[in-house]
Amino acid sequence: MPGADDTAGDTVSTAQTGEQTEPATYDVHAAQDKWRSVWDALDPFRALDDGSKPRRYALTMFPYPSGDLHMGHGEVLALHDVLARYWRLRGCDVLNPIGWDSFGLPAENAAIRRREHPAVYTYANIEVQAESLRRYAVSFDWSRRLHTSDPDYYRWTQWLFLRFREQGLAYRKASYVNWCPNDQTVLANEQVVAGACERCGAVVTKRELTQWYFRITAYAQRLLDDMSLLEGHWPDRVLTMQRNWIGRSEGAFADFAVDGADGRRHDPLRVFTTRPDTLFGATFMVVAPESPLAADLVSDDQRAAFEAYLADTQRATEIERLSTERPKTGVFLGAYATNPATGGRIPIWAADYVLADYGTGAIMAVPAQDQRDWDFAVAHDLPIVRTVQPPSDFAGEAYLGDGAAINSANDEINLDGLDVDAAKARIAEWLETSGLGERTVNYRLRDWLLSRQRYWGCPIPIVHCGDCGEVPVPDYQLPVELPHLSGTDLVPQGTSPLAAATDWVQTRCPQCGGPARRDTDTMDTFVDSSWYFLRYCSPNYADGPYDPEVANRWMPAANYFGGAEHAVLHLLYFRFFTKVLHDIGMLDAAEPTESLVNQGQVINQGNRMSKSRGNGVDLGEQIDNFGVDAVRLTMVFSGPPEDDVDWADVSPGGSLRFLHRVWRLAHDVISPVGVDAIDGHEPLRRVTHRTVHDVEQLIEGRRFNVAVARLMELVNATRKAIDSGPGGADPAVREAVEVTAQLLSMVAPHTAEEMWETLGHQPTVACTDWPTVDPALLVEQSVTCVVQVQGKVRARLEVAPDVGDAELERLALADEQVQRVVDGRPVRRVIVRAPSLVNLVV
RNA sequence: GCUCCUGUAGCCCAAUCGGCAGAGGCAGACGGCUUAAACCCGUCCCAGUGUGGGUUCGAUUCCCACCAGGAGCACCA
Repeated sequence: MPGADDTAGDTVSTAQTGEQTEPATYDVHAAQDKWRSVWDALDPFRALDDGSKPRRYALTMFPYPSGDLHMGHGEVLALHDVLARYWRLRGCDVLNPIGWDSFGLPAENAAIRRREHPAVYTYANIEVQAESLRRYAVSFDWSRRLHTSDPDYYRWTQWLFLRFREQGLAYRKASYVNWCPNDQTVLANEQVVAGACERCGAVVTKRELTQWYFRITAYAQRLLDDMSLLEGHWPDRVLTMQRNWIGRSEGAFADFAVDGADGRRHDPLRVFTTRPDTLFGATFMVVAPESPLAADLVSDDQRAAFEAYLADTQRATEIERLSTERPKTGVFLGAYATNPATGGRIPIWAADYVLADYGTGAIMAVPAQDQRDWDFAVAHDLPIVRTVQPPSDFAGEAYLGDGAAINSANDEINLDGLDVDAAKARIAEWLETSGLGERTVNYRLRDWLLSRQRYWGCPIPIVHCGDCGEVPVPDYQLPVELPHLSGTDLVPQGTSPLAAATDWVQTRCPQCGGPARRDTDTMDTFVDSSWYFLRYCSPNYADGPYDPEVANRWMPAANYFGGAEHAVLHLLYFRFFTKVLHDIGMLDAAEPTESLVNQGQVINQGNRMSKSRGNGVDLGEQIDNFGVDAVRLTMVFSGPPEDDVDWADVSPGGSLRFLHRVWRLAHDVISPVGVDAIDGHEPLRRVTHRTVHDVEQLIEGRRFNVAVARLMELVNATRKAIDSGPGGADPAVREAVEVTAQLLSMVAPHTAEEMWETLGHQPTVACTDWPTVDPALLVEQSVTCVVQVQGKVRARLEVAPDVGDAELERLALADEQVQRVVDGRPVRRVIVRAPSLVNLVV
């Protein structure tokens, strides 16, 4: 492990100073054990929810139970706990819950390997992580602990699914879906990254399956609009990613009459376009090969060619299909449409550069104004007609810019000469009045595919009956519990392992009582994590997923800590759930969290930690070596929360030395408890009060690293006061050290408790009140004014903070050094920024 | 290819509104403490802010271009 060798000298000393009268060293590990049991006994972190204090909900993304906690957990938990503890010191009733996202594939795969039930691995890991979390001293309210794989929890996931279904927000449809051949299950669009499975990296293929979806598209506009509530409180990066993902685009539908060459009648072919102004330039049409439109339109003599092309398309991987370098392939369908603007007869092709599930699955191809269509036209020798005049020096192919419309007139409408925006408006109006189309808004966002063909997830509470069809399991029968399957029962077969549990699958139809089959898919685990923050509010509530009255007292969460990798996954889904629950009257909040912080990653030597690089750092080992407080301090102090921490660049050994230094301050205080600081050494008091004031501002701004630096300054000033100032008996020293213990408790809780006790107080420092700042001590008595000549500093003046501009100018001009530099030249201009600066221009 | 973010001391990072470039830490040097070493204490060293322009009395901060690193998007009609 890099870093351990050169810092071995800093490792924690064990208690070996028995014969000494005074403890010379601070035994970090003994302090950890001691305070853990005190906190367990006092239970100071339980949310009261009694209205005695203002409520604050501190939320952090709950862990998935894979092995023990790692360095990444160490970072996010340290940061998150600073806020939770800060709010507690500020007098808030803090809800700081913990739970586990405990359904999911890794446990299932482990169960297959180990020939056991996934619950064994899952709950064993949870215990390991719970123990580590307690050791790490995160100020969680353990009484609210939950696991999404508990029947008591997933009962309500099922209940919510049924409410969504009642609202028309959960439905089943057949479609071409993303299939991960490795995990043997379908995936939502959000879980496919660059054509590969977001979880395992396998190249995703397409399958036609009937699956359950959540109608998140119905909330596309709301998800966009409500970003105004998050602006400035959520990272721009996340909002940008969500905006891109939702992909709103404004345009129009246009209907093209289809000319049934083979004598069949066809409905008009409807297309979505963002450039209705280019309608006159539409020289052919393209439909997605997988779209039912293609199979419907194809003529008998082209059918064989089309089917061969469709088969080719489906062989191609997502990655190949997404490549823009790929030549534009396609096949003529033997059908023609009529361009509604020109009346021209244009051919209809099928080509895989058109997507079946975006827009209508068909486009009007305008090669002159769209490069993709241009490429296709060139490849297949189709006509190109410019309808926007490119600039005279335009050297490209398709012209996408603004310009005057040309070749765009018929008996009813004339766009020629209009710029793009004006032409769009004019033609949209014409389409609408002539019944050929309408203005519309289209989104890139697709519905959320939630079925999964795996075992260790929440069963979908639906029964399929031969007579009644899809029947919801009645609420009183929930939960639909998982059948007990383990080991080889779980080997993926392409269908859910639940299908093989015949006793479980066979059931009675809740409606007609006849024989029926249970739905054998489980839900995407992102469903489980879309509402866990609400269950925390009333974890034992038995009449619903949560008590709305209680949830409304806490929600929205004041802050959410978690990784940016969930920008268009969890963070989109849980906004969606929140909005649906809001709409059905179960929640007042429109957004789940007021603010969001994406912590950086913990890396090592410039790289992500990985087994293959051999640069892994183990959180447990770091804690063994340096102690919990030093590791937490290192995480918090390393830099801004959103920046990566390179473990090779930081110094847990240095953090531990700092903690020793702070700890000794408490032993050097020799004034009695309760002594009035008012008569104490004023310069130190000024530092103390300034520090409290600044730390408050800094924590509010999530600038934890700078807050720690301020605290270090206070510690340095206090040391100096003890050793070479007024000495340890001065009341100001006690004040400074008490404040230090309080502020330190946010980051290094054990050390802070040790100090608090040494200072003669009862535990726990975590529950004390934020120190009151005396504003008089913040006012500077004098400030240094810089006098510049030509922008260069030439003199410094000690002046009163409230000095006037005129007075300051007079003082500056009178300064001997300034006069020497000015050297009799006329002063052309004087800029005065009282009280800190005067600049003379000569 | 397009968009956004970030470049400050050997290293990690600070620097309200444009106003003295350094708060804090790491590493390093020297001194004190020590039988000695470590711990500890003290003192010191170290950059003109990626590069080039512009605006300004004054630029790390604002604007433009470029370089480097990171992130996001990339057949969505």
